[in-house]
Amino acid sequence: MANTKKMDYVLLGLLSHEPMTGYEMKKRLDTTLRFFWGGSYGSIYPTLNQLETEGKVTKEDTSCNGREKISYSITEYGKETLKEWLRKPAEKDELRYETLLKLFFGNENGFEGAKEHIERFEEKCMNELVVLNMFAENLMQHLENDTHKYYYLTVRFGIKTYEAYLEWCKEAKEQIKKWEKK
Amino acid sequence: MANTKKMDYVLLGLLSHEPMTGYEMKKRLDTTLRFFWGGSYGSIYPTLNQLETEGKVTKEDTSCNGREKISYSITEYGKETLKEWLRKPAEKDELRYETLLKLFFGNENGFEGAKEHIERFEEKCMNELVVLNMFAENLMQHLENDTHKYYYLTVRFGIKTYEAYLEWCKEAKEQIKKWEKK
DNA sequence: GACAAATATATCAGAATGATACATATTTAA
DNA sequence: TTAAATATGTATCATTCTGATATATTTGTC
Repeated sequence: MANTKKMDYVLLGLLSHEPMTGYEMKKRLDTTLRFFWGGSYGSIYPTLNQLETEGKVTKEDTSCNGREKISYSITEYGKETLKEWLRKPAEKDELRYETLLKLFFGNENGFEGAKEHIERFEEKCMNELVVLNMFAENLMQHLENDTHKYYYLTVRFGIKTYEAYLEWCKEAKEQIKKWEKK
Repeated sequence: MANTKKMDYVLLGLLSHEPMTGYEMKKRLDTTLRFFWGGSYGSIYPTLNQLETEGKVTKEDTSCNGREKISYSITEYGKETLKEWLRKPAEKDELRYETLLKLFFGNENGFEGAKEHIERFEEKCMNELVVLNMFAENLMQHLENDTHKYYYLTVRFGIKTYEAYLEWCKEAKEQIKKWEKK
C-alpha cells in the first residue's frame, strides 16, 4: 500500500495535546518533533481536510478582520483512532543521512573531502546539542505535566544520540589521520 | 525543486565501486547501506534509464537463455557528476523514527504502552548491533582496500549510535519505573 | 510611516515508497 | 526424479510526501 500514510496520526497526536492551527502544527514539526519526524504544508492541509471529512477532527473558524484562521480540535473518534495506532508496534525506524552517504562513497572524494563532511556534521551536532540541552533543562522543571514526561524521554534520546555522533566524529577523524600518514 | 533527487547519486556511487545489475544495487541498499539510506525498485530502474540517456552510465546486456540481465557501468561523465556532488556539503540528515513518534504521543497510551515500544526498539537495536559488529570485524581484515576504509567508518557510526540507543532504552525504562511508583 | 518578519492557508510538480506482476534459475527436500 | 521453495532479475503503479511557491494580513521595529 505504498508509503503508508502517517501524517494523519501525527496531526491527531498533536491535537491530542491541544487544539491548534495548521501553521502551528508545522511549527511543532519544525521545532519539538524535528529530531525524529518531519512534515510539510503539502501534506498537513490536505490531511487536515481528510480528517475532518472522516469525523476525526472538527474545524472552528477563528478568523478576524478577514485574516483566515482555522483552529482544529480532535474528536472522540479521532482519539480512538490515535490510541489504536499507538498500541500497534512501530513499523519503521529510519535514518537518512546524506553525510553518511557521501562518506561511504568517499573514495571518489579523498580523505580531505571526507574530513570536511565529518567536520560539518560535527558542528551541526554541537549546535543541536545546545538546543536539546536547553529543552531538557526546561522540561525537567515541568515533569509534573504528563505530556512533558514523554517529551522529555524523546529529548533524552536526542541528547544521547548526538553525544554518540560527536564521539564518532572524533574517532573517525583520528582514524583518517592515521590512514593519511601511511 | 521539491524533494531534490538523490537516487541518481546513490546509483552512480554504487557503480563507482563496480559494475552491477539493478537487482544487485537494491541488495546493497538493503544490506550495506541500510543503516543510513534506502531505496526501492520504483526509483532504481527509472533512474537507471535516465542515467543512461544522460550518458552517465552504460548498459550491457548479459542475458543468457532468455534470462534478462543488464549490467550497468559508470562512464567518465558519470564519475565527474558523482565527484561534483560529493564535494558539495550534505543538505539533509534526517531521522524518521516511528518509535519516537509513538513515544512522544505516549500520554494517550500510558506507561505500559511506552515500555512496550521501548522494549521492542531495544531488541531491534541488539540484533542490528550483532550484524554491525560482524561487519566491522570482517572489514578490519581488509582495510588495505580503500573502498573498505570508508565502509568501515560508516559501520563504526552505526555501532556507536546503536550502543547509544541501548543506553537510552535502559535509562528511559528506569525513568518510567520511577514515574510509575509515584 | 515604511519595512521586515511572523502568522496563516493553500496548491503543485517532482520524487520516493511499498507492493505487486512476471519470468527464469538454483537449491532443498521428499 | 521431480516438486516446491527460494533467489535472481526487470518493470510498473497508486499513493504519499517534499520543497517550493503564491497570496494576504498582522505585528514589531527603526
